[in-house]
Amino acid sequence: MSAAALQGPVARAAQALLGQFLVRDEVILRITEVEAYGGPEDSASHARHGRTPRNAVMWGPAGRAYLYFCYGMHWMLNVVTGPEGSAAAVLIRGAEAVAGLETILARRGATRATPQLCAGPGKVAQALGLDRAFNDHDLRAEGGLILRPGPPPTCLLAGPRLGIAFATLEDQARPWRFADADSRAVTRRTLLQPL
DNA sequence: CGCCGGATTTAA
DNA sequence: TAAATCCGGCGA
Repeated sequence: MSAAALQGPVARAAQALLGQFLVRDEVILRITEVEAYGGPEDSASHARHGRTPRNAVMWGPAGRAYLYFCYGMHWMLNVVTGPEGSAAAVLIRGAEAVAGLETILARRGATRATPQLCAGPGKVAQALGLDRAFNDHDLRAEGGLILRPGPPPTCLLAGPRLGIAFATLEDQARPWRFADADSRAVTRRTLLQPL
């Protein structure tokens, strides 16, 4: 089910990633918030200017990690989806700590676990200790970083994607941000509505 | 909880 | 020059 969903339309693939697990060594995160990004036709996507050295991984097969550096200090984790060549990807925007809390706290520079500990795309990558070395990493292979299926959320929230003021109004309005309605590890909840 | 400014590197 | 952000500080 989850393997097939990664191949379908990116908005559907994004929803299917909610509730799945990101595993790296002893650290396990449960995905709670995501955003779908399409190919060149999506003016909010990194693929909008065609293939570049940075976004090359987006044109590859589904199930690989696309990592990019943002705002001069944060790494962002995406899961490449869709048919190969469609250049679609899903940004992992939020997660809950399931295991490896000590390691997560150390990487995040935090002393206590709060619901917001891994709520935010920069926080997710930091909690997993990811950087450019994981770009193009196969998330379905054992070792390194692994994506594992998990129970889907009972109820979903949806709303416009964040931080894309440069996109067309139509693409800004597209409700391609999704979250687990029962999780507190979600940013800007007030901008989301039941799906 | 929301708004604001500063941090800091890279891509196009 | 702006960017798919985070954090701390401040006010409501």
